[in-house]
Amino acid sequence: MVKLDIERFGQYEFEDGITLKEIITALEGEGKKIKGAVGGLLDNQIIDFHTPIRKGGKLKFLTRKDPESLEILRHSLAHILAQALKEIYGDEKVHLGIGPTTEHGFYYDVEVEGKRLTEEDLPAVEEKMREIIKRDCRIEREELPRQEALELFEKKKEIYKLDIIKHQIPEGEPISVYKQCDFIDLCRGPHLPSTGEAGAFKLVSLAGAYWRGKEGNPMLQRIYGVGFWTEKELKKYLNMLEEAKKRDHRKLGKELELFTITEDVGGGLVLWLPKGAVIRNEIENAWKEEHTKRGYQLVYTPHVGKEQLWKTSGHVDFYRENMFPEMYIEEEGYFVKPMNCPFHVEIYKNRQRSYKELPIRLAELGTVYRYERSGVLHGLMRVRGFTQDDAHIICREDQVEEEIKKVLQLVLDTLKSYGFDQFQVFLSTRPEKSVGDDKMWELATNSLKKAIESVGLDYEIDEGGGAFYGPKIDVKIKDAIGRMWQCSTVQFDFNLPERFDMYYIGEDNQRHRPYMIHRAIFGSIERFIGVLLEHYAGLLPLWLSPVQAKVIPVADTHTPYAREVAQRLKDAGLRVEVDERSERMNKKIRDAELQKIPYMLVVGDREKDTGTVSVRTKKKGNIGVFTIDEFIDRAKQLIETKSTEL
RNA sequence: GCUGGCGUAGCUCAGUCGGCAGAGCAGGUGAUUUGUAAUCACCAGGUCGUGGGUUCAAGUCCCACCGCCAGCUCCA
Repeated sequence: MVKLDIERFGQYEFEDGITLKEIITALEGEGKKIKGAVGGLLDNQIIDFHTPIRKGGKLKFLTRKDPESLEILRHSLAHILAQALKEIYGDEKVHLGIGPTTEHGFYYDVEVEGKRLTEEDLPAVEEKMREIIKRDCRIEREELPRQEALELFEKKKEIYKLDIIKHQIPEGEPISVYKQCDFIDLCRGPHLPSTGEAGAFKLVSLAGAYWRGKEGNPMLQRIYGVGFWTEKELKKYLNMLEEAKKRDHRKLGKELELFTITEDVGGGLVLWLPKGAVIRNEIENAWKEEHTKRGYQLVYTPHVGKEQLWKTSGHVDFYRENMFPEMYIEEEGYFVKPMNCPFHVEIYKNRQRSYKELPIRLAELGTVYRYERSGVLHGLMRVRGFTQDDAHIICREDQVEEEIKKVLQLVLDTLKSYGFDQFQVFLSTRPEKSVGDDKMWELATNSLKKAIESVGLDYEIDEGGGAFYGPKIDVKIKDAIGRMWQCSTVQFDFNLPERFDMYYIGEDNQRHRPYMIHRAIFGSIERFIGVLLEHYAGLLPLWLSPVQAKVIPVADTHTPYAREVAQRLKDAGLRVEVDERSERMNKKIRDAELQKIPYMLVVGDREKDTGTVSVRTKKKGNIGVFTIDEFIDRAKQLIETKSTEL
């Protein structure tokens, strides 16, 4: 018998090996209503209607509304894809590899004998898949004895499935196959009750993949698909992809001349062009100002340091594969820094510290270099040289809680000022292997928890997901098209204070080990600007816009007045350009629009005679005539408040 | 790093079966003097990613390398 604690229905006992489907029948027999279930969650594991339940636990029915149910849908879509291929190219010609789910869909690795699939083949496969869905094949699960399974797949010439059975499924473990119409596949599940319940999908791409991902093994073809319950959700996702393409920061960076990454300099190394540098400068200035206000002390540290320093910190032993290789000067080894922490520790240790001067908060926009494998580099998002908005807080035990709260408040205030107001917070706790004693971990983890609760945010706990040297909070932000980006991190470090023997002299005239907190708000300035560009689709808030206003003379004769206007605005601290080209006004407006310049100030005879400007904004079009001072006041006010309005 | 796709003018891209390297935009010059998203004409711009090979002939076919893009993997 298995004991189940069923959500909404209470405690039940069933025969060993009962399936979800039978449970539903039983419950409905008692007059209970279970609407729209497509699967279940047994102790957080997704199960389908077919799988025998052999151990008790907490059971919850999954409907299409539960995100976990997509797993079932997508798994079945992968099977439908496999079935379609078999029906098109012949049962014995198609050799199936594996067909798992992905974040938004699924894929199946296959080999079609005597045929190399191309993108052009995909529509026909999709068509066949739709037909199979329409056929509404009942999906059934069966468990086979090992020998029988081997014979079955031998007969079907499923060489890869045989490989899985022989090498991946231990003797004695049940071997399950799923059947739908004439199609039968080795699979662990979970699956839908029938193919007719499969939702909306699209095959999106084709790539090669070695069997088991190992070079030297035969190469299969991997067909990727995306899948959702409804046509609407699928469309939404595809639209999001379209939209994301349009706002791709790499494209915007090129079009707006913000930054460039060239082969000559090297992959993952960013050159900031003048306009991009303006954005970065504004962000850095605001950052410095805010940190100074909140009691941080700004420091600068070098880009390289001696080998011994990185040995003491542990980087040479634990982080070396991410570091640029060592270099030698006068027979002494040096490393380019992958992190700023050891330098900040040295700054702390510059002299003996008293308990009276804690907390010490050291902040730096420190550029670090890390070796990232070439395949992972991606515009500004993943680079080899980037600037951390780094700070280390060194404090006493009795200050920990207050400090963490302050950090989190600063994180939220800052992110909100850039227009982000939806967050996901993760608290990662102690992993198996770790340093530091229980008391420290408990105090640190609790203060992180309390801080999140004090700012009123929801959070998820990643049990055991902390670094070996301390627990942490990660904050992700949601952008305008719903994507989440990891930015901020607040991390305890019980390791470095020990390794560097950091201490302060307490009231008792004894040495004490301080707590050290490592934190960043943006994480990486480069990446954050990438996120900003995609969030705003290139139309940045006024205070960050490289060119805030373009003065557009209607004809050449108005150029002197346009220059005069520009000078007045420059004197007021605005970033202005005059379009002096001998082009038609319409062309100048178009170009300013394409450059995503927030304000276009059209000046002709009327404006010249009255000392005004005709204001056109990127968002709202022509908003009327302003005197120069009126315009300056408006712009300055919006800049001051970091407004996203124009 | 792995797999697939792609590298042609500053940018976006065309280039058929192997047969004289093209267009639009950007740039330069000149004309035009314009009222809220593209005025016209002319000019210049190329080691077709790099290196080999096949061929009478290679942007095109083959091999190797480099780079970019997508996915995977990785991300104490």
